[in-house]
Amino acid sequence: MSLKIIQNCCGPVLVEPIASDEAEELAAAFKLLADPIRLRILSLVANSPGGEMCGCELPQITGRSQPTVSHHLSLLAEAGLLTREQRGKWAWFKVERERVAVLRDALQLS
Amino acid sequence: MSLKIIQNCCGPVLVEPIASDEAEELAAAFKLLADPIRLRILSLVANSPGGEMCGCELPQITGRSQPTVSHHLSLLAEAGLLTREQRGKWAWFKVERERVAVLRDALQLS
DNA sequence: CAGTTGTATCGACATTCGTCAATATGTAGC
DNA sequence: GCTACATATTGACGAATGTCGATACAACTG
Repeated sequence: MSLKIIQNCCGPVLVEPIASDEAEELAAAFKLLADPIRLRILSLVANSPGGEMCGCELPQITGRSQPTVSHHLSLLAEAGLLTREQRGKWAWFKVERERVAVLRDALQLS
Repeated sequence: MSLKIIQNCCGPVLVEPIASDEAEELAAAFKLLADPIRLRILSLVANSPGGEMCGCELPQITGRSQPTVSHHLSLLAEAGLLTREQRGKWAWFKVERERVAVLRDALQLS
């Protein structure tokens, strides 16, 4: 799964024809949403009090090992869907809603 | 990649917490958008005159073999993102925009 | 300092995915 | 029937992905 920050690169797919390289970028972005654990992480963080969540809670909630959770968090943060803030030994995450909106807008209808 | 019709199953992920089984369904749906060829197919079909396209054009346009294109078309049709209509020996496809809207709405912000 | 705890990285593994060549199926016209 | 062409299916392959155990790093505490 490769990374790259999600930019405001792609118009609405169903309204204008998408170019090959734009399709590559968009597909890589949707690939991040194509995993149930990553979707749950996004949802859990977005719905946490203050809109942020400590990474330390996620292994237990998701039922995945700490390395697995760390891996998913890294992917989401690399893509800019999450922001990461270190507080002491804890890492806190927020959802970067504008980035999610880029993907939503790509699915806009005519 | 498993199939299943995309239903109106999942609320806005960033507004309400998503359950584990809902996350599985949504992730499977986004997996369909996580491939550049499938994204281009959706875009090409949606932007064709009359909103429909003959499958016979797609191997040349996408640069993939006929079996590969057929495979992707089957996945998109199984999920209900495309509808297929047989006309003589040609298969014509349309984008089922309501189904795409389900995915778009899942990314709705607060 | 040592000990504890949260996080990141590494290595390995099974599974899934996209792809094509070969082949089969279907549909039309002769 | 036979031929031609569009499409579907099969089988196989390499590559990518999600996962965890082991380990290393980082930040606080005593």
